[in-house]
Amino acid sequence: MLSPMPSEVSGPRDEAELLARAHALAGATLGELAPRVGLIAPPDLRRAKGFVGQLLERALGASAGSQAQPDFPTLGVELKSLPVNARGRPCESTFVCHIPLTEIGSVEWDESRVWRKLRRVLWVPVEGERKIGVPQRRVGQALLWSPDAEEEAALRFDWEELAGVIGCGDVESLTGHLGRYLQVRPKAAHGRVRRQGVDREGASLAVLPRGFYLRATFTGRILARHYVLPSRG
DNA sequence: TTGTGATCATCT
DNA sequence: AGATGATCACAA
Repeated sequence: MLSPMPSEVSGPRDEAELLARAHALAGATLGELAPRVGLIAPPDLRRAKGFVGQLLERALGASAGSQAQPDFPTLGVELKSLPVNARGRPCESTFVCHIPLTEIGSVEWDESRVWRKLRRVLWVPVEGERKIGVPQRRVGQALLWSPDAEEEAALRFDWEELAGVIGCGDVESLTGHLGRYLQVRPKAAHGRVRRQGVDREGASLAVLPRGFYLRATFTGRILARHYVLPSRG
């Protein structure tokens, strides 16, 4: 028999195994992990923005590909890497999913893409400051998380407001300013990309694709609640 | 082409 | 400095 390729890792059977695998990565650098899964750590992320996420997917045995499903379909768990600074605070917002512009007005929160993705997430903090070379960046302790009642209510409130604006045909008036924890921002290869949307009269029109993102204030609160983080000063 | 993985780069 | 809008790579 052929031995498995280094990049092939069978998926975890349950949450406990997934969490154990994730904890085993804590403290390792990206430069150490990359060759284990058949990757090479780039000098910077300008041309490899998804590198850290891809590396963790492989290292943890997530299903490859770009399907609109959780990374661990049988477990219903979504994997998210989270770039953090020296104080353990997120450096960036977190992309959640594309927005189905022509449908979202008729979707309920409970069946929304946002809720399906965020109901169970494995957060993996990774050093994200640009002054640290990518190969030298270390993986932190993973957190298997579900939103508590307060967090879910807040996300649902934002989602319903944002989905409502889109459903009314006002997607082009939306900016990243709206939404306390969840926001809508462009999500495209470049600014000339267009996809089908709906205007205020219900007619079809071509608009810049959008995605839902979690603000860093939200993910920062999650980390702060579950970890002891260094304080400033 | 669309959705996945995100960070970059600029403006306030 | 922090946040918004713009952008990059890859898979199916």
